[in-house]
Amino acid sequence: MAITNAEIAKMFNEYADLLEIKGENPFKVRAYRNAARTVENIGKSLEELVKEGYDLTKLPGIGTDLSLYIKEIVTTGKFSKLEALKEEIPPSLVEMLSIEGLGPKRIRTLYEKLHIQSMEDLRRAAESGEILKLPGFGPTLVQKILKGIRLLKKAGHRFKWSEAKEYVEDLLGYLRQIELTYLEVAGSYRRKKETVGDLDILATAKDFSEVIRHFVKYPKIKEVVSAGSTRSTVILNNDLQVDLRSVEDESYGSALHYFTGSKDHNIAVRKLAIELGLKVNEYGVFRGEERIAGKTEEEVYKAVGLCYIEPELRENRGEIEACKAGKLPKLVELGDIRGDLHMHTRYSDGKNSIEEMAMAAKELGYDYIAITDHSQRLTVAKGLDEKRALEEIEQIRRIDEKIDGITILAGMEVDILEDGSLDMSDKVLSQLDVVLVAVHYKFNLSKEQQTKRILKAFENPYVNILAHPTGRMIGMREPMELDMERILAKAKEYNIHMEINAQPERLDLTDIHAKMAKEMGVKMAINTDSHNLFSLHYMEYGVNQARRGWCEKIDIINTRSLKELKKLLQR
DNA sequence: GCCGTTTTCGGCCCGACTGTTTTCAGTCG
Repeated sequence: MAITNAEIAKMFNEYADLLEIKGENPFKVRAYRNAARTVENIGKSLEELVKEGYDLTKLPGIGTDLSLYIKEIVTTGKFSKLEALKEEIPPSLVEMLSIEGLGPKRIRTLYEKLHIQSMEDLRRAAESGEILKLPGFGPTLVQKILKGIRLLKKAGHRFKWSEAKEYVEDLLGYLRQIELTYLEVAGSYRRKKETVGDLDILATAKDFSEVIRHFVKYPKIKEVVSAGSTRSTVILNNDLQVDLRSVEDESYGSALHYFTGSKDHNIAVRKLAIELGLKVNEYGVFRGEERIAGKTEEEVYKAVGLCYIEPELRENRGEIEACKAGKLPKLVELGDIRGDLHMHTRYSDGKNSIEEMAMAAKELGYDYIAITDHSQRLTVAKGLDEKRALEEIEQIRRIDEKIDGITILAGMEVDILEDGSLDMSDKVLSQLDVVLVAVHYKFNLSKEQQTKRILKAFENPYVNILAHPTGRMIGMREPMELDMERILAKAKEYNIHMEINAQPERLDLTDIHAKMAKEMGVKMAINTDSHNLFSLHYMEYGVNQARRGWCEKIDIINTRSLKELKKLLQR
C-alpha cells in the first residue's frame, strides 16, 4: 500500500502535537513540525526516494533519527513512536488544540488534574464549574472553551483565494472610508495561496485608534474577538477571521514582511539576520538598539543581504538560496498571457457559443483561444462523438474565418479511458490544432495503474496537453495517486505540456508540482477551462498558482505568439 | 531532534493580547 508524503507529514504533525501536550522540549516539537513541512514540500515521493536509496538526511530538517522514521513509515506504513505515544497520551486531546484559548499547557492541566480526555468530558467540566477551580482558569476562559466546543465542527475551514478576494475588496472599500497612509492585505492572501485561513490586513494612519474603532463597526462582523491599540481581530458573518494590525510608518516595510510570512520564510530570514548580528522583528531590522531598516520590504531584505523576494515565493522552498545565487525567477504575469487553450461551448457542457467565447476572449486582448469540448464518454457533458466532433471542427474553421483580431484553434478535451486509450479516433485528432487529454472517471486506481494509464495516453502522437493532471478538487476530491516524476519525465521526452487549470477549486497542477515541472524542463499551459464567458477571468488564479510554482514567462506556452505556440504543439 | 569554517554542545524567531494575576503564563500568529 503506497504511502503519500502528505500522510507521513500528518504523522509527524500529530506526533508533534502529542509531544507538546506531554510537555516535551519545544524545540524537539519544532523539529518534527519542520520535518513535516519538508516532507510536504519536497514534491518527489519519499517512498520512491527510499527505494532509490537516497540519503534522506540531505533534506532540510531531516537528520539521522527522522530519516530512520521515514524509512520505517514507508516500509511498514506505521510510525511506532507515534503508536507508543498514543498509548501514553490520549490522541483525543489533540482535537482540543483547535479550541480557541486552549493550548498544550492548559490541555495537559485539564488532563492531569481533571482526567479530561474527550470533548464531552471537557464540556461537562466546563458547565459544572469544575474547571474554574483550576489555577489559571477564570470565568472568561471557561465561556471561551464552551463556545469553542460549539464552533469546533466549523473549524478548519479555509476559503478559496478567489472567495477571499470578494470579501477583501468589500472590506478594503469600507476601510478606505477613513484616512489611511498605507493599507495592504498581507498573509497567505498576499502570497496567493490557493486557500486562505484568515485575512491579515496591515494599515497605518495618523490616528490608528480611530481606524480600529471604524474597523470593528464594519457591518459584516459577527464578533469582535479583540481590539487593542495596534491590533484587532474580528470574525465576519461568513466565519472568516480578519486581523487588522498597525505600526508606525517607518516600520511599514518590516511589518508587511513580517505579516506576509510565511512563517518558515520569516524564520529563515531571521536566522540570516542573527548571523549578521542583527535582529528582525515587525518594527524593523536592528543592530543593537539602532534601527537600520524597516520602511520598505526592499530595505529589510537588503539589510540581511538579500534581494527583494516576491510574496508568492516566500515559502522557504529555496527562494533564499536562489536569491543568494542570483537565480530568482522573474515570475510570469497575467499580462504575459496571450491566449486560453481550454474552454467549452454549447457543443458539450458550456453555456455559450463558439462565437461568444471568441468575442469575450478578444475583449480580454488575447491573440488566440482553443475550443476544447468534451469527447463522447463524458455523456453527462454531452461529449462529442466522431460525427459531431467533425461538425464542430468545421464550425470553428468557419467562425475563425469570419472573426478578425483573434484566432480560434480547434481543440478537444479527450477522455483518457481506463486502459489509457483515447476516447476519439486518430482520424479526428489529426485534424485538431491542440489536443488536451484528461481523466474524468476511475480516480481511485492504484498509483501504478493510474500512472500507466496516463503514460499510455501519452503514446498517442496527437496529444499536446495533460489537462488538470491530478483531478483534485479543493475540499471535495483528493488528487489521484500518480507518480508525477515519471509523468513529467515522459512529458519532457514527448514534448507534452502540463496544464495549470485555473478553476479556483482545481488549481491543478499545484504550486509544488508546477515548480517540479519547471525544474524538469516541462512547459505548462495556464488555462481557464471555462464553461461560460464569465469565467475567462479565472486566468488570474491560474497565473497566481504558476507564480507560486516559480514559473517564468518562458515556462508557459500560452505566453507565446501564435506562430511560436504552433511550433510547441508539434510532437 | 536538527544543526554547525566562530560550534559536535548549546543553541533553536519574536512580540501582542488576554485573562488571571499583582508581575506573568499561555496562547496566538
